[in-house]
Amino acid sequence: MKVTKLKDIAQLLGISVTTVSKALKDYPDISEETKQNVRVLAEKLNYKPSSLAVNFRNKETKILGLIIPEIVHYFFSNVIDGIINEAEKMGYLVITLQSNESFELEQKQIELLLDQRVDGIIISLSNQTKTFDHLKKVIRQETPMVIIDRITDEINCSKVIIDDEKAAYQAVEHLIKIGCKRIVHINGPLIPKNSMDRLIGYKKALADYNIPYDDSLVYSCEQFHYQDGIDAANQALKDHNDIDGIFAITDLLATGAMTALKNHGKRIPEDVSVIGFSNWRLSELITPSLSTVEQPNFEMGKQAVSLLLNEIKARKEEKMIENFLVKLPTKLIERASTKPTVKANPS
Amino acid sequence: MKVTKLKDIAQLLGISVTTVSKALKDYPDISEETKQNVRVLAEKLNYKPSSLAVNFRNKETKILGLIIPEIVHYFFSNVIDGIINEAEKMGYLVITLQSNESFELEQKQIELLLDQRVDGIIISLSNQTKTFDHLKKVIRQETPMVIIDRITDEINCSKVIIDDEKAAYQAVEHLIKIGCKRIVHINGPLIPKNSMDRLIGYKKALADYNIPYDDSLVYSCEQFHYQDGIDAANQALKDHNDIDGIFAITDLLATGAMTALKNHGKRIPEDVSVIGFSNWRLSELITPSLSTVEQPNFEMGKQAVSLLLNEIKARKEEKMIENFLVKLPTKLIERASTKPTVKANPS
DNA sequence: CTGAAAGCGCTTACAG
DNA sequence: CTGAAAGCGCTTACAG
Repeated sequence: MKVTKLKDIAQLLGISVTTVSKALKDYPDISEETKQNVRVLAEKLNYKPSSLAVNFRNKETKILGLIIPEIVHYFFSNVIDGIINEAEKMGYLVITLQSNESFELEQKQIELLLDQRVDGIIISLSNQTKTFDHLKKVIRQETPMVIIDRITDEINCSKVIIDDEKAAYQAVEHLIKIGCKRIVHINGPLIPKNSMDRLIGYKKALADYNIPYDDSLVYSCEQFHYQDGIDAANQALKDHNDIDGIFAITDLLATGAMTALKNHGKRIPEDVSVIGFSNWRLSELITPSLSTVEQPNFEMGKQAVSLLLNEIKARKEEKMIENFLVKLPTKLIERASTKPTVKANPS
Repeated sequence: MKVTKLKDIAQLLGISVTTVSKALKDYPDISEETKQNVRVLAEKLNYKPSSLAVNFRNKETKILGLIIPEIVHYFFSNVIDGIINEAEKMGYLVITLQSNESFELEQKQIELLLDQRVDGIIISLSNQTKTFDHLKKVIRQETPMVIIDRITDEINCSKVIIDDEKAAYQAVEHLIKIGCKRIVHINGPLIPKNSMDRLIGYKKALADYNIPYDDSLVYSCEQFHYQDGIDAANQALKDHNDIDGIFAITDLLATGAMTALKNHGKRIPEDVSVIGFSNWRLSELITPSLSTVEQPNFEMGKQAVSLLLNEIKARKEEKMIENFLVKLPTKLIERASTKPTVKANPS
C-alpha cells in the first residue's frame, strides 16, 4: 500500500502543497471550505504526516533515550514502566538501553543516543561508572538529561532519587522499636551514593535511640547476590552471639541472611528480626514474609520524564534552565520477619 | 556547542559538500589526499552525520518497535533484554511500549509505532486481544513484523514461541517418573494458545504412560496471581484426597499451590510433588525450591530480532518474503519440590 | 485567501 | 577526480 503524502492530496484537489499543509494544521488564513475538503480527503486516504520529514524539519525526534543498568531487576523494570507511560502520555516514545552495569557499554550507549539525536536522556549510572566525560559531553551538546537513582555530584543536571537516608532510618527505627539492640547492617559497595546514605540513616537511627554504633556489626558485600547475603549473615553469626536484628540493603541480601539464620537454628523474628530494602516481588512470598522499605519506582520514572520534558520545553523557549534534585519518600512495609508482638514478650 | 555538518567541513576545506560526503563514505572516485583532509577535519570537528537527515533521506529509522504486555514480568524483561541486545549489535535501537494487557492500548501503540515509521515491529499480544485489524494494518503497510510468545494464527508473519506442548509434556513426564499418578493441572484462560498447548502436553504425557485423563483434576484460574494458585490447590484438596502431584502453568501459581499444601499439612515433595513453569527468580528461593521449566527468554528475543532484520533486508532487496515459525526448546529444572529419592521409597 | 520559494542535512545520478 | 543539481516530505516567511 502506498503511503499518502501532502502532494497526493494537493494534486487530487488541484491546490498547492502549502495550502494542504496549512489546512491540516488549521491555519486561520485558509477558507473553511478548503479546510473541509482537505480534511475529508486526508481522512479518506488515511494521511499521516511522515514523522521522518517532520522530525527532520523540526529538528526534534519526539524520542527520549533511557539507559538503565539492568532491565530484569524488579526495581528498574518498574521505573521503566513509569517512564514509558508518562512519556507516551506526553507524546514521546522511549528508546531503552541497558548498560549491564558496564561503564564501556554505558559510554557507547550515550553515543548511540546522541547520534540518534534523541530529544532528551534519562540515565541511571552503572556501578562501574567512576568518570563522567560521556555525561559531560551530553551537557556540552545541550541535550537535556535527567539522572535517576544512581546519581553523581559531578554532573550538573536534574536528578531524581529516593530519600535513602530517611528510608534506612525508618527501617532501623522500626527494628529498634520492636526491641532490637544489636542490629547488623548488611550493605554493598559504598561507591554509588545509595549505600552510603543508607549507612548514614542506620547510624543516625542508632544515635537517636542511644544505641552505640559498633562498626563490627556492618558487613559490606562485594555484590548483591543471594549468596552474598548468606555469607554476610554467617560471618555475623560467627563474630557475634548477641545479634537480634538485621537490616540489609536489599531484599535479596535479606533473603540470603534469612536462609543463613534458619540454618543456624535462629527463629525469625523471635530470635532475630530481619528487614530488607526495595520490596521485591519475592519478599511477600518467602517464609516468613519479609519486612522491607517500598520505593516509589513508578513515581520515580514519572518524575524523571516530567523534569526532562520541562527542560526540553524551556530550551525551546530559550528560557533559563533550572536544575532540580527531587527526593522521593519511601514507605515502611511491616511483615512477619519483624513482628513486634513476639518481640515484646521476652526479656 | 554547535553541531558540525557537511557544509562546515566543505567551507573550511574550500571543496563541495558532495565531495565531503563521498570522501567520508570512501567513494572510490575521490583522491586519497582529499579523503585524508576530510577525515582529519571531520574527526577534529567531531562530525557525526545527522541521523535526522540520513533517516529522512534513506526512508528508514534504524529503530524497531516493541510491544510487550508487561515489562515487569521476569519472563518478558528477559525477552526485552535479548531483543535490545541483539538489535543494538545489528545497529538498531528499540522503542519499547507496554500494552498492560489492554487491547485498546495495544491498538494505540501500533499506531504510534507506525506513525513513528519504525523499520519493524515485534509484538507479544495482550491477553485481551481477540481481533486483529490493527495487525492486519501493519501487514498492509508492509512494515515487517514478528510476533512472539503470545501469537495468533490469524496473522501471517514470522513468529517465535517456545514449544509449550513439549515443555508441559516433559514436566508431567518428570512427575510420572518419580511416581506421581494423580496429577493436578492448574492452568489459566485457554485463549492465548499457550495454555491450550500445555494442556495438550499434559494429556499426552498421561496417555503415553497409561494414566487415565481425569478432567476433574484440571483447574482453570481466571488470572495468574499467587492467590489463584492457593485457591486452586485448596479446591483440588477438597475435591480429591489422593492427589500426589501438581503441574502449574506458572511458577507463581505453583508457589500459591505450595502454600495451600503446607496449610493442609501436606509435605512437599513427600506427599505431593509440585512443578511450575517459567523459572522465575523466586523459584529457587522459596522452600522447598521449586522444580520448573526454563524458557529460553533471552534467546527468544534474539531470534525475533534476527527474523525481523532478515525480513527488513529482504524487502529492501525486493526479495520474496518468507514467514517462519520458530519453536524454541525448553529445559526441565529439577529442584526440591520434586525430589525423586523420597518418592521412590514408599508404597 | 492562496501559492511559489527556500530550506532542514544529507545522498547520488549525472555532467564535466 | 570534482561539483552542481535534484530530491527526500514537510513547514513557514513572504508576496500577491
